[in-house]
Amino acid sequence: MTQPERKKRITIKDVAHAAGVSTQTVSRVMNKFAYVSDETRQRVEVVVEQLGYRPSTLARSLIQQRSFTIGVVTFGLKYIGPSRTLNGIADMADELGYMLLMKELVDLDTESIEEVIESLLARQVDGILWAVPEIGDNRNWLTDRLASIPVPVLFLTMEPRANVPSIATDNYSGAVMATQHLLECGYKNIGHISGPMDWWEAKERKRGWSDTLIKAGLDASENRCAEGNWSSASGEQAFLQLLQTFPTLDAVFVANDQMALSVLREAHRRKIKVPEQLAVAGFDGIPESAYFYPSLTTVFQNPQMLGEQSIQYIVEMIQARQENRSFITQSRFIQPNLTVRESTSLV
Amino acid sequence: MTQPERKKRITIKDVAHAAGVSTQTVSRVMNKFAYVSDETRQRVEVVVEQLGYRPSTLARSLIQQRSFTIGVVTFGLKYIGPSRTLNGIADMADELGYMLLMKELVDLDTESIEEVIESLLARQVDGILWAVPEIGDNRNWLTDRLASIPVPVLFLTMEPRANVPSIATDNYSGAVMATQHLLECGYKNIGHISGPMDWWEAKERKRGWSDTLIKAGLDASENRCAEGNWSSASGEQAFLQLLQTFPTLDAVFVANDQMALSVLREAHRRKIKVPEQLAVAGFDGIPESAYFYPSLTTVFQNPQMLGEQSIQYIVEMIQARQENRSFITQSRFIQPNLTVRESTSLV
DNA sequence: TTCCATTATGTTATCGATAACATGTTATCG
DNA sequence: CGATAACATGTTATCGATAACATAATGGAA
Repeated sequence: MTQPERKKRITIKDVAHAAGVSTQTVSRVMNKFAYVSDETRQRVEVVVEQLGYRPSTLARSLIQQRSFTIGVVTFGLKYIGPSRTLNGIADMADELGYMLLMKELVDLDTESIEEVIESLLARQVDGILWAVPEIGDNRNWLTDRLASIPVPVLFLTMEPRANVPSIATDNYSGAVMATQHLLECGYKNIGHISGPMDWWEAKERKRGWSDTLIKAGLDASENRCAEGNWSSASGEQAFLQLLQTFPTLDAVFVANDQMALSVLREAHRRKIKVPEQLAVAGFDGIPESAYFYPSLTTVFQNPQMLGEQSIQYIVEMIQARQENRSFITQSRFIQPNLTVRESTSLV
Repeated sequence: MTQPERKKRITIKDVAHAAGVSTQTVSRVMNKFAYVSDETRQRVEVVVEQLGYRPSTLARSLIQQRSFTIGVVTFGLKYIGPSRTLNGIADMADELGYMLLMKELVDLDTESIEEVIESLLARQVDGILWAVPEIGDNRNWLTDRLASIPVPVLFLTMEPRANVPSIATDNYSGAVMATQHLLECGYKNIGHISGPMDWWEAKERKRGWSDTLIKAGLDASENRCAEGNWSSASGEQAFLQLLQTFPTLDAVFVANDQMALSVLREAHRRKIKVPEQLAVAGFDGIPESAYFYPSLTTVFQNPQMLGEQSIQYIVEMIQARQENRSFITQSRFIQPNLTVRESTSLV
């Protein structure tokens, strides 16, 4: 049983009193300000140590109008990609001396978005990382609202827009790599299983596939593509559909590894040999993909790095604003790379 | 290019001035205090709306000594389990009106732990959720330090200790279920691939396996177990080792699904039929496990729910302390359940 | 009619720190 | 040796809100 005993917080006044100096002097010692005599400094430091004094970041944030806190708005944390990005975000934030105030979006409607933004601003965050995938028109609010947010906002995984800072994996170029690779392996009838088509990332991956085929003089018509929703279950459905609409299929570029997993399984069941009769390439490069049977060729993206770079980027923005410098708004891209494994090449 | 234009924050003073009342009255309106005349209330509300005033949670936290913020300390976010737990944490926190201040532990040494705790306390969190798996002696600090932390601390995934609130999945009983199931299917030579043995969860799962076998009068000696580190790669290694030390193996309980994945693959390669010649059961119940080939029997734990309940628990603790009630410290457990699929039963 | 509870609002203190300014003491230099 | 810069420290104002207390008007109950 825990007794509800309460110790009062040790404040700067307690220290000042115990050391026989003013609070300002204690503050100077804590912030390593130069003009403090060695003698005083030591005396104060001893008291700080004895009392176990730790300054209240909260109070400091209030007076300095700066919290060294970044608001992170996430969506779909239950998926592994976003959560690994968050990992990168957390690590880099730590390294640069920032804390993270987290909000997971439950709905994507404008009201909840407004509420989330307000609650972050009310807590004086120095910047906001919008780590929510772009789906449908869920970026419309941005046009009206962005200018009136008094701190920098950085968008992850968004279609580049003028005057809006963003950072994303280059999904298009990843898809091109994968499709190109299938072509180089000699496959000609290359289908695609896409993600949900209202997701920007899904569109980009599909565009990479179709552009590459068209450029090679091949067909990329709609019957050669089926839509999933990222889940393995939907991947299975989409694959079955594709086998119907595109029977001569000899290779398939699947928009994520989870869906590719069920393509591999269904191929097994139907005794379709991978890669001899059907090559399969995925996207994401989840660690398990190396242990699929057969191991999966996939476009490896580095969500961890995406997270790290996004913190670096927003901290640059915060510092620029702090120092009243102007700042060039960019859309940054991170290049993925292709990992070739058994599912597309005969070892 | 973004112009470094800065709008001044609208404060309670601005509202008070514009509405011709005192700040106290504005505060009363914002907090729905009763003794305000309808006329005044409306006047203030109009001004609030016009100016777009939002109270500073920061300032409020300072005076009220209460931030409605919970510190969450995580470790291993890059793994899917912890990140889904975080998802549950985030959702429930939102529902109960709390924000999350996040810190990912990089090292597990005492210094970094101390630093993390201090930085959370300096930001006036109302409670701390220690979502770090128990590994080796990384809970030793707790004995000395816990009592001196002025806010409630709840530990996730920890061996129950007297007077320390904790919440965890019941790994032991999950392991018992899986092993029991294998026994019921008629397998007699049941091996185990464990997680890293300094993890509490790994120990519990192994204990569930060995206890069940011993109770059934079967052998659970060391040569029937191999140790992995949760990764698919290590699972493969462990499986190869097990095939050597325990050649008569006809079933294996694997401590997580990722490792089970590579067991399935290696079995394919060696033309060992699953489940006819070798039954495989996993642990975790990741969504993909339903799409392994064959689909994997696994112990389903609900990390999302773990997260939700942990927030509920700590909020109870916070409220108890707030109201100066005493509170019964418990170790809570969440029961997992077995999902039977193809890898252990002939459909 | 007087008194006190209820309602309505304002004033001052406070949370824990730093900013801005003020003042006194030492060095330093021409 | 006096002016001036550098050092050392203290005092007061401030960040944006609420707590605690004070004051005044209203409206029944005694």
